[in-house]
Amino acid sequence: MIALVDCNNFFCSCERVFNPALQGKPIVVLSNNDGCIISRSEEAKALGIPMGAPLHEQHEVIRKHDVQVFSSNYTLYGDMSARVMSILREEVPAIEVYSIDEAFLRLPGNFDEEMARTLRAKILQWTGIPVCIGIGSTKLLAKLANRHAKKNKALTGGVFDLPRYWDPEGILADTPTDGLWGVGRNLAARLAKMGIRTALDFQHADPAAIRKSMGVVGERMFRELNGIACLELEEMPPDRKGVMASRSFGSPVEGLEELEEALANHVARAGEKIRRFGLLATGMEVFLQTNRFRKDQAQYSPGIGITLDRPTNATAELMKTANDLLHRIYRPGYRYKKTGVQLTNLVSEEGFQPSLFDQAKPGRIDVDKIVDEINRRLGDPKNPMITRASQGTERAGKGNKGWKMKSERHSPHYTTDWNQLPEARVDS
DNA sequence: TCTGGGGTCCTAGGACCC
DNA sequence: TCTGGGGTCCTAGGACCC
Repeated sequence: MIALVDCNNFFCSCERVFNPALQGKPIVVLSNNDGCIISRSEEAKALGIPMGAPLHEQHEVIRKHDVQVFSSNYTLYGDMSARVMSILREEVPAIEVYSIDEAFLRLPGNFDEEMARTLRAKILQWTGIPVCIGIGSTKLLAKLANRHAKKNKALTGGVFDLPRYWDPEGILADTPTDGLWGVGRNLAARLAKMGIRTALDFQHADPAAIRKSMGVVGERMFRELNGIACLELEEMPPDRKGVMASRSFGSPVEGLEELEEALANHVARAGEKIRRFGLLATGMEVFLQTNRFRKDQAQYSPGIGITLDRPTNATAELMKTANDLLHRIYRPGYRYKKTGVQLTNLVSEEGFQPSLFDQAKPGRIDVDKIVDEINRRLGDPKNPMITRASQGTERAGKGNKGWKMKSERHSPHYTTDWNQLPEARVDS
């Protein structure tokens, strides 16, 4: 069994922990730049303030009902999140931190609804954050159970155990397809065309038809919905693939210099981030965007991506490249609303040993150096275990631009990463 | 006039290889 | 007018999530 623990109105709840006077009052938290409402307390939801609403559209309601408005404070939220997660970690054998306010738990066999309620109370008592817990046999069903727990909080008390409920099909029938994890507006529309409107319809649909119209994603959901687990619990967060930094301008920008300045800022932030993770970027993308909401104005949203000359996380180097890219896509005469940079194809800094492939002639690696290293590792230089090796030729396939780590995988016997030299192979 | 900022995965199609 | 059959890799774009 899997449980999904989800913090209620997380950002608002965090603000309340540090200001209890806000209890029972309508509050909202804003996106970066204070543009949109991204978290609402129950009271704010009751006032009809929609998720993601532009702040300027809600001024009326906010004034009228004295809604308290907060800029977001991610440092605070990150800290509160860590507290919640550490409690969860001590309660169950395995947890996957899915987002800042959600975690999947692998439940021990004896875990029942009562224990879930106890856990919920504990989190509330220790952190001040209310959560909902949904239990299901797969991640998708746990999500669905959680949704039900949250939607019917008065009835469920914030905990819902789908498999042990007397009428699970009734719950599925009450869940529209776009309430399913992974089904958004577009897929819901596609499903509706096939006559599939609820989770129950989906569960009983023809898998071949699902596969045809929604690909493997749809088929996975179909199986998960039928209790066949396709989505593993990911205890270790996978390596980050890219890091982006972007911002909207308060008012549109036309000049190159202002864009350069903004971009330099973004590059600095992105660079900082990858250094913190111990990563190097091997690629970069820079983009510009005009105001997409202004249909009356000329639109131009260019982007350009390149492979870097060498992996780096040095700000100066990144900035030079970013600036170069900016100049390539910049056109005067537009009112730019947003710009950003993405550092792509990140590789680990630690153990990143470019020397062999980079120093050696293209298509060739330095076997002597490998032999030396092996003998050094084996510990007796006077009596080397290995004196020679047959020359290995790296297949210099297309796309091998010197630094692309991928192509090295073709030749595992001659890996350049000492830590990955297989010991058994050394002996032979 | 204002209307976020991050991410991931999948697919189709083109370039290129043998 | 006909003009193969396999692959791989990369990119753009779409869809989704929080």
